[in-house]
Amino acid sequence: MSTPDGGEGIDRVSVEPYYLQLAARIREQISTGALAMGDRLPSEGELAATWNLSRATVREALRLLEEQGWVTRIPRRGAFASMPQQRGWLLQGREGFFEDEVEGRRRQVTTHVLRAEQAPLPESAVEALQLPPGSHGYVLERLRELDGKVALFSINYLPLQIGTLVSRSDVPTGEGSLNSTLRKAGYAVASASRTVEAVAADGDIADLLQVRAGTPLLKIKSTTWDAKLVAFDHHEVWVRSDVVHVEIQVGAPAPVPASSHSPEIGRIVSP
Amino acid sequence: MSTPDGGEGIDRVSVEPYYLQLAARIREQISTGALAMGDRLPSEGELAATWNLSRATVREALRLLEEQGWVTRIPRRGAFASMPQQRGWLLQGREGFFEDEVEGRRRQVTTHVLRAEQAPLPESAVEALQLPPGSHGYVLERLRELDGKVALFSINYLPLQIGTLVSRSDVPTGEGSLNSTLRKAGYAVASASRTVEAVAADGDIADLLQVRAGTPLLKIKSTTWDAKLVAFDHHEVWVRSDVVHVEIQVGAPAPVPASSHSPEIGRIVSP
DNA sequence: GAGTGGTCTAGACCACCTC
DNA sequence: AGGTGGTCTAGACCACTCT
Repeated sequence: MSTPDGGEGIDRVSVEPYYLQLAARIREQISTGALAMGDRLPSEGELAATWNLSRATVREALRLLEEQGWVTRIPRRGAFASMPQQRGWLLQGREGFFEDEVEGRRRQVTTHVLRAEQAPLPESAVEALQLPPGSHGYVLERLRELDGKVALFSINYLPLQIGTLVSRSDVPTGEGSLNSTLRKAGYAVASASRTVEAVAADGDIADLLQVRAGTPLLKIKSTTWDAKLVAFDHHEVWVRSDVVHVEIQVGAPAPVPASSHSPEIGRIVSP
Repeated sequence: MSTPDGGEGIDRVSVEPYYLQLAARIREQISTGALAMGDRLPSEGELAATWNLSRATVREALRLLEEQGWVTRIPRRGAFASMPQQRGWLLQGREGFFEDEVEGRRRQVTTHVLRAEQAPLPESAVEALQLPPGSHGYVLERLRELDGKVALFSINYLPLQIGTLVSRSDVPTGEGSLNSTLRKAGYAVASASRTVEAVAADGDIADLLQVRAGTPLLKIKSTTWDAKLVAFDHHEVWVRSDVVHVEIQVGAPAPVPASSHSPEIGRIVSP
């Protein structure tokens, strides 16, 4: 049958839900430019007719695309193609951000591992990881530099069995990425919750980050869950926001007018 | 008819959509403790039967509650009452501070409008909004309280034409939500970019926020684009993170199964 | 095996926006 | 005035989870 992209229609025997198939088609049209940025998509009714789906299914697809930032929906006006997804994307970042930092831009991340051992977990970590009180776990303390400047100090608390995995990797040497190590072991970030506070650097942290005590720092606490909703990482990070720019994206990656100023915008911070 | 909360059923003549009514009922049951944290809600089918609604409508309500953090939905297992009180301002949400805190949770946001007028824009705003140098715009300065505690100070810079719209709304009185006013006017948030820093409160801001000079504050800068990638808002916010919990969610809303003794869900871990 | 949510259909009515 | 999305109904089938 004839379809807007000249391809086949919805694959009726595939296990892939129709709404996902439709979303993929639309995504494709946006990323290839067939639908230019800002273009209005066909109405829900038209889409339903074109692809031979019910409107509810079309709406499910649009809802997904909106959530992923491919499309903006305005009540009673329609859905509009948004920014084509760029390479960096997912600033909500399921990926390790320092990996991104290193691979994407030419920036150098140096890691000093200050501690990497099995130990009793603090109460906050036990609670976040939903372990029995008094549980032991694996504790990883790292000081990290960005382009030679001290950038942040982090403490990860991991469940024992995961810690064991990590201890046998190249993470403790400071060379490996915790995030990618975990991912390879099957612990993909399904969801995470992070809180951000502004705190004054206390003595120890101030020393580590080479700032005067009392200097404002960003403190980020994060808990990460896998697809089964099992928490597998809890960490706290103290960030010098004068060194690392922390950014949050809503919707599709924002347009960056290639204008002159502030060259570096680091993304965010992660394990 | 008899309902779980002993009240009336869905008001069939109200303009309020059924799914919003249902969501309000469930929210109420959670906040009053009728549904304790971690309790499983009735199944979609049961809810539909109980309230005499179709399942699609029930799902719409559950979707909303999940989005607002009142409920965690787990595929094929059900919806569970969550603990929204502990959640904070979702920095990557499309909702504004006011909507986010007020709708849903029972929190009181008070707004003092300190300034609302047409004025020349600072260079940073002109650049962010991509206006000609020296442009005028609409400047909105607000001090906001959360449950009676001074929470944040914000300055919005809006293009003139949008400012005119806003000036005629109830935003300058401190009663309206800027975010929803803009949305109703067709300026939906397609994408936004926000940076977060930790800064020391300087004299003026410290006074406004009732903290000592030098106190660490979160400073958030944000630019918002519509579907056509035209920037329509630029603002800066100084936040007392001891008053407002600032949170970032990655992926689906995070789970919050109750206490540690919960019937361990799939604590199985992949190899 | 029973229960649950995921997915899907084929309608419908209405308020609101655009033309 | 006509088009659009918001809302709603009353079904259906299926894969997965729980017990």
